[in-house]
Amino acid sequence: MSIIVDNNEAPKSLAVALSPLPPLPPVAATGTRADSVFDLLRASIVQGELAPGSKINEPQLSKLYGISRGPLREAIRRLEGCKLVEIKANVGARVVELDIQKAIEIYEIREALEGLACGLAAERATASDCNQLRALLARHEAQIESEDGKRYYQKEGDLDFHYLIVSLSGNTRLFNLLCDELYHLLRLYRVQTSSQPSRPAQAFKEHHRIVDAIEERDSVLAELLMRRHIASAKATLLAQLESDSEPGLTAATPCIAPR
Amino acid sequence: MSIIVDNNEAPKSLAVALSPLPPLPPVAATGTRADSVFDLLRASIVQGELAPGSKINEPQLSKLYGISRGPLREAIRRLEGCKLVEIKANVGARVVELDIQKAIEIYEIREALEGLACGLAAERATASDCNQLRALLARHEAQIESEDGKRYYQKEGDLDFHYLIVSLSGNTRLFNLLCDELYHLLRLYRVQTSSQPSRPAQAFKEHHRIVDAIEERDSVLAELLMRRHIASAKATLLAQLESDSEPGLTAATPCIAPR
DNA sequence: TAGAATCATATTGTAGACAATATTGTTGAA
DNA sequence: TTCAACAATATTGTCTACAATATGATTCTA
Repeated sequence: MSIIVDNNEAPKSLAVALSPLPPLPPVAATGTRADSVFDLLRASIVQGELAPGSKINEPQLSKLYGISRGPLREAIRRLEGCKLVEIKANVGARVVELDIQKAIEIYEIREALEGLACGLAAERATASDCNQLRALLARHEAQIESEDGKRYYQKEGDLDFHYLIVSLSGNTRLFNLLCDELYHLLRLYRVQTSSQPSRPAQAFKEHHRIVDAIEERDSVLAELLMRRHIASAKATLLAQLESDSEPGLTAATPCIAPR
Repeated sequence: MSIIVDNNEAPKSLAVALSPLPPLPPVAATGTRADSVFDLLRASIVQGELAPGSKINEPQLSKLYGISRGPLREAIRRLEGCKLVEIKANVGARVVELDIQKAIEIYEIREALEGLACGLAAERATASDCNQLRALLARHEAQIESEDGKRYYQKEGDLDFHYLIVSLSGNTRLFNLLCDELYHLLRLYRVQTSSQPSRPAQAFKEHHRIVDAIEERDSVLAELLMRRHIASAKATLLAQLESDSEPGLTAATPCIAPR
């Protein structure tokens, strides 16, 4: 009841969801060159190798990857669909620029969609699914205690948790929307605001309460808790973005609020 | 506060939102051939000229549109991003097949996202925005009374109403997600279940209550009412799909309920 | 006759070359 | 010195041709 696969992308995303360590999948050895280059380019963007705002130079990249511009352009079109690049006619593609406004929009959407996913998961999760959730949380707890400084993995673990919940929703389209599009954008924000605090202890408590609600089949509560959880994450990210984006203004600076 | 434009697609979508009559936009005379053919292909699919499940034959279409396969393939990649076609490597693209399961998934997502949009609209809509909403409803009422049989336009009008609400949310990404992707898929369902009843009177009442909530800045109520409104539409569509998909079973047939 | 293997055909995937547009640098005049 | 017009360059958009794969028909064998 938990895992549904209907298109050729879902399997690799699901693999990511369940294996915590590799941050990005090596993925399909099969498939077309356009598909492979899409994966490589997406990884480059999400990991920050291709900086936000930087130009996508077709001749340069086609040489780098050893393919012609045809399949490369198809890959770029797919990236456009994921909102990772923006294409202007006769000018070309650029890696998407992240700003606070976009972060707000993304998190508003994420809150609604993951709230939905969590509510559905509460309606549909089996006992075995719940055990899987608990096991995942236990692994994270062990990780947090052992390597306290390594927040990065904890954060990847956090995404694992969300992957699993979304897959338990049973809604394949929702899974694809979140895991194939939105989460990659979130990774991009994480790279930009390097090594954020990520409030692991608080998040961990929230995760457990969410699983409680799912176990109790309380879909309304599960949705509510997940929405709050995302809202907290949003607040954390926004605080970080605002402090980063105004490096000249210290906290003591008396300034008129923007807008 | 209501209308935000940041990419090159938003303007035409917004134009559709505000001018009720043309069902699909003629769109960009400018732009690349790939963009133009994307619009044409999407229109063909959404209007049912390219039947669900039918094959996308590249040589054939490139002749039809008078372009080479390069830009055509880019257009097909964009359609894949909109979930209007499904591509298999070395096999090609097919127009997406609609079924009840997919309808359920889409409407679950739509309910969450339009609920979000409506709540945000309630927080952000100005008095002038509300007047616009009332004016739109008045036009629809006139249409319903004058040409009672022409449900099709009423239904397009219904989409107009939703377009406007979503644009009032102020969330550009949400607007694009709904108007550039989900609504086109909904049109496809409408074509499949030809001339559905569409309960215009009931929907009209619900629209007015939604606007009431927005005017009163009651975002919680606005979200709730919109979610219910979508849920009703979902139920109507599902009933239709189920009766269509089981032509051998009449209403009198005693059958075990699905699932 | 049924099934499997093989071959012919069609379609997709890719590469390379050319045309159209934008960008950059330079020159000239105010 | 600054701005505008122009030319040179680079990049994008497009087309044609070819290679690789899948599809379908045909033939051969049991």
